Amino acid sequence: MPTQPKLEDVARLSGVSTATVSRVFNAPTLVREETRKRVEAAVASLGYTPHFGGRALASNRTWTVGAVIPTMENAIFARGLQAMEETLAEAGVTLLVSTSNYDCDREAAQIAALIGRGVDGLILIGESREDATYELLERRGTPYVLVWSWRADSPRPCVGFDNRAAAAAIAERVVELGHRRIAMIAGITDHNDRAAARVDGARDALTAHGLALEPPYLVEAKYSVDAGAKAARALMALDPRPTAILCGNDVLATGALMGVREAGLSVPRDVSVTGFDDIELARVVDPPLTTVHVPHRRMGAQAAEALLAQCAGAPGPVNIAMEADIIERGSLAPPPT
Amino acid sequence: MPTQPKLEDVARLSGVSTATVSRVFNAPTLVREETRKRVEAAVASLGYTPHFGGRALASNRTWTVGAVIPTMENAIFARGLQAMEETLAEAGVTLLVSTSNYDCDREAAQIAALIGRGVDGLILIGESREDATYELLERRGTPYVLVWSWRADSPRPCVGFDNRAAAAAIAERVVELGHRRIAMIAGITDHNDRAAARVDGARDALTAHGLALEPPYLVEAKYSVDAGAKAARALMALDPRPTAILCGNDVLATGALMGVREAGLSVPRDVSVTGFDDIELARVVDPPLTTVHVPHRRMGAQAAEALLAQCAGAPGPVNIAMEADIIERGSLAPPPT
DNA sequence: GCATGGATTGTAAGCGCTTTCATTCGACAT
DNA sequence: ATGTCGAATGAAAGCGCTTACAATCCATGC
Repeated sequence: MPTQPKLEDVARLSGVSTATVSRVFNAPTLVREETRKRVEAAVASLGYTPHFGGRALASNRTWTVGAVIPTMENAIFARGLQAMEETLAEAGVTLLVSTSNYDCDREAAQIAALIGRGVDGLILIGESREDATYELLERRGTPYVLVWSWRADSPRPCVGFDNRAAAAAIAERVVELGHRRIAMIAGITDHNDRAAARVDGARDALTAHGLALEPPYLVEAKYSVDAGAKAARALMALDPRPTAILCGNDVLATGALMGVREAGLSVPRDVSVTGFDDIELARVVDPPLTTVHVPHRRMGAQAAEALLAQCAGAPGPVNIAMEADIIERGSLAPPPT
Repeated sequence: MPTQPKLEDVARLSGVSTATVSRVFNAPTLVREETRKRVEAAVASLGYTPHFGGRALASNRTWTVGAVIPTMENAIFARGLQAMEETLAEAGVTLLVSTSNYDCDREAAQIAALIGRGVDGLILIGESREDATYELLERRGTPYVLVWSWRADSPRPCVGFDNRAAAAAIAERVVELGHRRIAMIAGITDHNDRAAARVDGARDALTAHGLALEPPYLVEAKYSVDAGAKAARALMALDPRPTAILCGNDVLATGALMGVREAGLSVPRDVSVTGFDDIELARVVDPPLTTVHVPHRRMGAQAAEALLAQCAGAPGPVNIAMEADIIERGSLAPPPT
């Protein structure tokens, strides 16, 4: 097995020093064109690729950023991650992916592991996590960006949207159509600021109209179609029955659609259902979901760009808000008369 | 900013040499228990973590494996990737993710980049790619595993299932129900052995019954609901109209469902539709899809394990077949009489 | 003709960790 | 006591690359 060529081999073949070869890679403008050409030819003929470890050791950079997301099986994260990966790849940076499965301790462990691997920066989902974790980040001076959550006054770098306001907006729309008995199937809010903000937002809107949002009309369900269906069946058994169900995300809303149907009722004639996220599923189910469109891809790309800027030492805080608009489709209509 | 402690600091604090500290991490059995305890205490009190680059340089291992998939936005890859990540994480290995967007050249570039980063192993999707790429892999001695594709006589390590046989099985089932005019909306087969094998399998089954599968009854469509719908509309305009549409995957099948409906026809009364993959979507659309269940998670986990074994120097070829069974749901029925 | 200064290039000192080889330490047999 | 041998440890040589600093080259200006 022919051993890999090293920088030194390239240097010898092209008749320059290792320093020059290194510069061809890292600061080409410092090298005279003719010399550069010669080095590049040697690189090509040897099939040389820089050794990652040596590079990382000497430069103390890894050209790697880490992302810790709850799970890739959730389409919104998959999509965002995809956009991040593309953006980072353009800058020659690769993505190290870890998943926490919505478990705080596991997230903390993953973050520590990624830092240990010397990632140049970190992308994290949402802002609710232990202070100790943030301290670790600060102590090591590792740049990071929080995605999906956003608050105007967030003390941390974030790229996201106002979950609370968006949830309030869609709830407002439901009230506007004349609904008065409104239920909500929320995602699990524990340790999940996005899910919690969506509940708060919905409650904001209802309260403003003198309506309440409390159990049993407010239930939490795990992120799955079946959990959504089960929750909807329970809501349909309530007396009085709600005429609209706000859902914390499109997956739950899809389940709600099925649950309502199983209860022998029709959407939107008897009961309206709304989603959140606008994943592909929302367009495809019957009736298609009225939901909140979240620009997952753009958000991921922006977050990656912001992180890259931070790594490059860009000054100033990052606080980028994306908008999230309501998409009206067939699952929302006025209540039955 | 306090600089990170290094091996030497730990050594000094615990009164041993750097070699011993290193051994505590890499070969603890060589160190006397008492010494080990002392070193571990020093590590803890200093909050030491090994420097990744130094380690990679000296040991020539990175504890990292790479995966190049077409896109994370395809649920089947997201799911498989998730399983891989979990399996690798258990072994202390992290996953470097790249996407090719179904582009061969880009895939080759990503593979080269990952190898350059010194990944210990590589997970690749399918088997159709340039010989040069395989040569690169062999030359560098980088272990790899191909996933999603499988052939009994594959000369390369693979973990997958027999796409051709599975496609033949579901087509056979369609014929068995009495269909004679059978169309197929396939995925793009160029550079995609899975999509091509599914077409071949379907044709195998039809041919065995004296039926043909050719344009315009055989069309290819990009991986999207809309493309599936468009293809289905075109199929519905054909004379004679097919009574069944085999689809290369569930996303296309979902589109087909919409396309058929838009043509004013009903599934499965007028036209039957079958999918492939059994992603969540398949259960959720109306009618739910009869499809081929592929164990994406198990497959991903198996692939990761196989790769880990290869990296650890396990001998012998890898050739693991998963089964893929037909799941009967409402979208397939006998043809109209 | 010679000092000046920017543009290029070379020299060599690490970056933090692993690992080979040699050394030291003990326990045990002689 | 002395010699032997395995276990435990230390010394030091890199691993491949970056980069501060020094050296060299060459066009300019006086």
